[in-house]
Amino acid sequence: MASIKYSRQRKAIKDFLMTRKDHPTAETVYLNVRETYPHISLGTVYRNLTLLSDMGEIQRLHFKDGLDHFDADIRSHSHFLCTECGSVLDIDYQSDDDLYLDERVNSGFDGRITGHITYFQGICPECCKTSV
Amino acid sequence: MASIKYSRQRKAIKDFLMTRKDHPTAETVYLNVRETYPHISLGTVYRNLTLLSDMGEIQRLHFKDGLDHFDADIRSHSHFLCTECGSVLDIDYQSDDDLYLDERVNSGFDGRITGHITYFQGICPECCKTSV
DNA sequence: AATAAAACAGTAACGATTACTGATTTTGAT
DNA sequence: ATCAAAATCAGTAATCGTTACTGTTTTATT
Repeated sequence: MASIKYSRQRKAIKDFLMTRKDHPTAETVYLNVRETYPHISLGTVYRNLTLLSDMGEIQRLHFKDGLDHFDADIRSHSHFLCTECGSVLDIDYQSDDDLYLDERVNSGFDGRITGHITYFQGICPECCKTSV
Repeated sequence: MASIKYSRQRKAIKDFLMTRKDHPTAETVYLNVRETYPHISLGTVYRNLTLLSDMGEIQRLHFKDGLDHFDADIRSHSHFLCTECGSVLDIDYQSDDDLYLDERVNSGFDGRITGHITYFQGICPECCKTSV
């Protein structure tokens, strides 16, 4: 049996991610976990983020900023990127359109479609307020 | 007036992109344009790809491989990424779902949604054939 | 043709991520 | 609880895509 040893550091990384809804980058994870484990290495953060996402415990996301973002919420959901402040928000919309989108699109496609992800962009609620 | 001088190199880059439907990376553009302009610099390729996309003449895309891909087709359309071979294909599906998606999702969202892009993934037609 | 601005080639620098190394921690069995 | 093997760690060096810099060449205009 492949024995995966769950270190304190890995747990701290996962725990931190679960407290955040804004999909932090590896750098942000590092800076925050370091408050609990001052000696944690940036390499450890990267390795564990990769490990956790390979195991399916977290999601790795790619935004336009070119950085990898991480999300402890592994349910399928969409994301919104604010073009003003760069913040990322979850978009939870339930619709049949989305549920059956893969099948519908697959009917006109020779390959096999197994999933999709939709990225929205615009101005976030916060920025809408400030920029009157 | 901002006088933009259209160099042979920039034209070659745009022309090459227009012949391709598979959204090449900067590296691929470089290797191909170099066959016509053996002394072209990789920096020139990057600078012009950025310039062209800033001018709206081409599209810059971000895929899961972490690389930037470029597309001379600036119409709004979706993309498909093959998880097997990594190739990228266009997905042209016209539907009211997609047309009015922004408005529908915006109705349950405090900010302003100005657009979205959907990435599909799965097995491409080619890989479906070979991996019987 | 002469000129100034823009673009170039070549190279160095940058930043995010990954790989390496020897020390430490975790796990499961004694 | 103790111990050894395997996994993980901290720290650092290396990698790789991309951007910035510098001095030269091309472009468009007079």
